[in-house]
Amino acid sequence: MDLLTLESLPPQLRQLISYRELEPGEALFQQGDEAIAFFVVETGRLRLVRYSSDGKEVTFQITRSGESLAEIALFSNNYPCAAVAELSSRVIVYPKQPLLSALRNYPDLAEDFMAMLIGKIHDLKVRLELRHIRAAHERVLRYLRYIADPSEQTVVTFDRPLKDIAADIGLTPETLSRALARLEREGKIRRTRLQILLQNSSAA
Amino acid sequence: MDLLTLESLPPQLRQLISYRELEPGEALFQQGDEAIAFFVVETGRLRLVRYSSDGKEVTFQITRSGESLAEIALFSNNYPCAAVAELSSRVIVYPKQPLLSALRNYPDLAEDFMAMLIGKIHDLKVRLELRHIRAAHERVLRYLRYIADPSEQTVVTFDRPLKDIAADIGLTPETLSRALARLEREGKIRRTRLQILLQNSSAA
DNA sequence: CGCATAGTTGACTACGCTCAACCCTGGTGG
DNA sequence: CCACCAGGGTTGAGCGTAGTCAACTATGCG
Repeated sequence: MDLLTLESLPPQLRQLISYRELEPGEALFQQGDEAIAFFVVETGRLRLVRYSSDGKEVTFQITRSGESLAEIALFSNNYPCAAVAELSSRVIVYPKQPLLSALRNYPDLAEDFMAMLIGKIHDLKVRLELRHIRAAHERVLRYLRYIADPSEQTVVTFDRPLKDIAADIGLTPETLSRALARLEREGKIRRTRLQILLQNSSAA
Repeated sequence: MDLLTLESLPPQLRQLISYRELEPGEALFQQGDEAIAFFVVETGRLRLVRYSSDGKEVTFQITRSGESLAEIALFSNNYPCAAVAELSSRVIVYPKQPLLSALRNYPDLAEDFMAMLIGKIHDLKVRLELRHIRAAHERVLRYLRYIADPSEQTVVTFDRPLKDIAADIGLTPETLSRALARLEREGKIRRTRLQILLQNSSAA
């Protein structure tokens, strides 16, 4: 959903981008490193972690394929967190200065970029809104409706383990499992192997 | 932090912006309204609420003076939520189409705008990260350190009721109160009337 | 001098987390 | 072809902690 569409990428910039392959556990950059590029994950998954003053590490964000990371690098001198590959990953590297000037010179690119940023803001807001719902089963139901909504479908198909979904919405796998079971008991959803069918969900 | 600096606003656009005064409780726009403008709160405070299919209302975001709202309007046809003034407020209205063309034509403006969006993303990420901390007192401590950090200060002064702070970080006022009391008992903070002093917080 | 609102404290409840056991599936190798 | 194994998923029992409801205090304002 927050893909940087490369269609509008001007040829000059296209020559400047490069790729980087990462092994699991390998770092793309460290907290405090000079910010020299902006990235988009092509395949794999990266974890952004922040080391706080007391040395504890906090996961800032998980970035999956198609998503961007370190946008802040464009207007900041250093990375505020470290990025580490969780799986073998391949990321597209957009060098900071060339990207900035491309954004200045190619309004189409800038517009796509802004649209992407705004989509990301919306997505973050939705995820934050989700966290306000205490009851696990209601949170899950709203989440399901949210991801079903754009597609106008009432069927949700997961492409990753439920435990990942659980982490995404701030629940443990056990609680998610119980919530889904409860929703099914209450007739709100129906489950087949990998899919979830929303019932009577007069979607907004 | 996510102010749209108006310095770079070209004269043509400057003529097109207007202002709107809102009484407490008055709506700036309703959910589903055609998206015709993007806004910045000059004074006051607005609440963005979303009405879900089951009629329950969910606060999407609180927008305070200096902050922008409804960026999504620029690339979307309708507002996904309603905006209601909590206090007497004055908002700057940037009509959508003129702003879009200004962003295309004035790279400085576009750059400022992008920087603002990226700052907003960062802020949202931080707030989401906060929610992952279960223990109330630890969440509060991290929150305090976060808002103290930029100013290099170890003193935090609140300009709004604690109950608002509590809602912001996803706690009830009672729990926040207890968390602050506990932090004080443990010597992590010191409280005066309106200020909180962080102790030994070797700030990052 | 009340009144409204914010903040604090207490008692109780509820629900999500933790730990643990168990089931089920898919893959591997004998 | 079956035995085994690993991982995800489910289910159960118990605990901890944030929410809820309520009472009380403090503050600011008419």
